[in-house]
Amino acid sequence: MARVRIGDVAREAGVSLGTVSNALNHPEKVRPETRRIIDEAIERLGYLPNQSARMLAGGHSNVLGLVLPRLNHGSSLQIANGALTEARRHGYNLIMANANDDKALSARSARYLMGMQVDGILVQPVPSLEWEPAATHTVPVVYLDVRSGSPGSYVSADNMGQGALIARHLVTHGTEHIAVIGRTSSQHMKLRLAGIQDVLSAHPDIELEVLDAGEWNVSGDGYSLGVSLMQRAPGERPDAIIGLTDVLAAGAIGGALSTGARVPDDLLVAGCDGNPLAWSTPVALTTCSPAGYEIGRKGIQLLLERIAASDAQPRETQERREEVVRPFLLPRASTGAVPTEGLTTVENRARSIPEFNMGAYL
Amino acid sequence: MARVRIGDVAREAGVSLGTVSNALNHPEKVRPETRRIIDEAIERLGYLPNQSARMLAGGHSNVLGLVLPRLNHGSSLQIANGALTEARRHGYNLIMANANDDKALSARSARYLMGMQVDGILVQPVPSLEWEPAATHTVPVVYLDVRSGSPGSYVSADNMGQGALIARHLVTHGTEHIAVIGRTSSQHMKLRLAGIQDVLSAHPDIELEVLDAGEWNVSGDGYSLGVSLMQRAPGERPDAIIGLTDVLAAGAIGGALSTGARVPDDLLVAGCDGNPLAWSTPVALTTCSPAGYEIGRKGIQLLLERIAASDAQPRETQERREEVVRPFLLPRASTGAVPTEGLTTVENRARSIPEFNMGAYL
DNA sequence: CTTGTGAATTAAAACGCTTTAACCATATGC
DNA sequence: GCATATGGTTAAAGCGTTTTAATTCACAAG
Repeated sequence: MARVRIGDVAREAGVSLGTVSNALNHPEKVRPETRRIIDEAIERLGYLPNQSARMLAGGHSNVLGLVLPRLNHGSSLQIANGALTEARRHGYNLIMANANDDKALSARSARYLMGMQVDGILVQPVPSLEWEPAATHTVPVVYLDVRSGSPGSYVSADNMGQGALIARHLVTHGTEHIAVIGRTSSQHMKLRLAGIQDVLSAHPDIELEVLDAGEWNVSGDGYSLGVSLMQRAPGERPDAIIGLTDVLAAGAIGGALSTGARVPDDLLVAGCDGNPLAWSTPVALTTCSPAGYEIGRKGIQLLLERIAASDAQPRETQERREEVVRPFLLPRASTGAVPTEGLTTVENRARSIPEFNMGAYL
Repeated sequence: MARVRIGDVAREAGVSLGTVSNALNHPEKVRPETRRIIDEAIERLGYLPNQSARMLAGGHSNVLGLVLPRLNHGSSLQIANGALTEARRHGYNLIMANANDDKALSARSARYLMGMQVDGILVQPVPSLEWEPAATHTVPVVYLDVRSGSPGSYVSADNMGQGALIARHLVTHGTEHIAVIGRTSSQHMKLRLAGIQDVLSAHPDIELEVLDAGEWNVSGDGYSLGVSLMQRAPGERPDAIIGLTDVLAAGAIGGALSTGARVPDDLLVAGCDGNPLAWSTPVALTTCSPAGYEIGRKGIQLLLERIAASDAQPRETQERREEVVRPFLLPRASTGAVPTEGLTTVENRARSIPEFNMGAYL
């Protein structure tokens, strides 16, 4: 089946090849009448433009690349969704590459995308301590969800801010003893904890203890910790638990409930970074706005700005930009926020988060 | 910054352009000595091949496309990982497009990828009743995770088999009253249920009831159902719950425990399609092997076969192939399977599922 | 000293499109 | 009416590769 080329369309429509190309790329340059004839010819022949040829000839692709470290890393999913939505809004296609937690593969993917003539690249780096030597980029690159120190422009969540937000929220609820649970070896978590500590340093009367939750951050660990914390002697028992991760917090709620403790009456529980996976807790979980979606959105915006700017001036002279996504609190039942009556819990939760659809799980 | 072209490399290495191309694509055709010189020149100049030009000239790309309906649809994540891994194993790159549950976008993405000269496409269709009119494909296409009736070759899970497997497992444990919970409006779920009913039709003495879990399949719904089922009068109470989804089953465990029921002593609980997200239940959940990863793997294999075959004979004459991924049981504590002693629960679970790493959640 | 052979290299022809500049009507201004 | 715009259209020149056919070269055989 010989593939239909632009020349075939031109012949079918009785115009020249260039006119067809114009109809496709600069519709305003061709008379509506002619355009109609061409459209019909395209339809009749089932013409499919060869993107490779377009990119080669045009020097640009209208495609943006997104390199993720792994599909199931915390925010990657939400980043992907935010980026996709925003890219489409601007008429760009988005193609994704998954580095499978392999640093070399991540770099190779980015290089490959550049070779593919994408107009710009978003990279969520593989978690690691050192940055790879800043490769020479032939297209604008923006890094996502990184701690500061990236070699280029980046968009990042305000992890410290998240911690502080939650801590302040609990403080206003009169807590006297907070237990923080989470894998504190991770950078993100360290920052969240720092935010908490920062706020509590102004409240020396409030007791703060930190429990490491093991390597996996699965809710089973949260569950165990919830149980053991609630089984302590009354005086030793915390009256609030912060999960550095929503999944841990969700587990902790389950664990606490199983000991007969009541949430939020006996125990306040809050999470971080509003993971839609954790919505389905017995008691709706107070948390912070999930940053992923917004990081993806802002990443695309920043990238597009840089692409536009590159056309004007050489990329080298552009300043490095840093964007931080500000968190906001999502107070829910687990810290005694008043549930909206007349709504199911799911509906209730849905109202709190714009990108609710992120959470529907099969 | 003018981009380095293959001609620049040739000049730097003191050979002709064609030789550089050969060194890149048919290394065996160029003397090792020359190859070394060329490699050095490439290194020195930081040459990055223009993939668009390669695809255009070569007519193929060494890239496979994957179109997903949505990143967070049940098995999509695992499909993506399975496909990626298998594609890399065969030296292919994989680029993904996300259709965001939009049928038109899904079709457009597939067309776009074809225009991009990918060598083949894997499509997990947007859930919907009718198939889009079979578009003319310029490259081999394989559909994934579909109910039968697809217009082309496909790889699918054996949802009925999963249901049957779980049902048989419970039957051998002497259950007398099974409650099935899940959103039975979904095709996948219908099939799983059918498998269960099929097995139980041979056991008229076992009571079977089906409870619809609402639209969202979140574990909160499982929790509520778990509570209400266990709060029934002793005679009315089921002694086993099957969640058509692992997440529901996980919720049900929590709900049941909260009423004081013991799992698995008073109640057996099992899920379906081993969702790693549900690993973190208080009691390890019995379930079936997750099909997603395997579907992705087999999909790539089938696709590669078809690509190889297309080179030999025209695609039209090829037969339509159907592959089904067979499920196997993952018996764990929630149905009284003996836990492996000396291992943490996480380790224990890890051993049961090859693609364990799928489940590590930040 | 031819001639033949095979390996290594090169020159040149696609690949399918975008874009530039030239072209041609037809409408506009004086 | 003649020059001047103006909107549409076209011919032709790339874009950076791969690939095919031609060329060169070294060496062995006759």
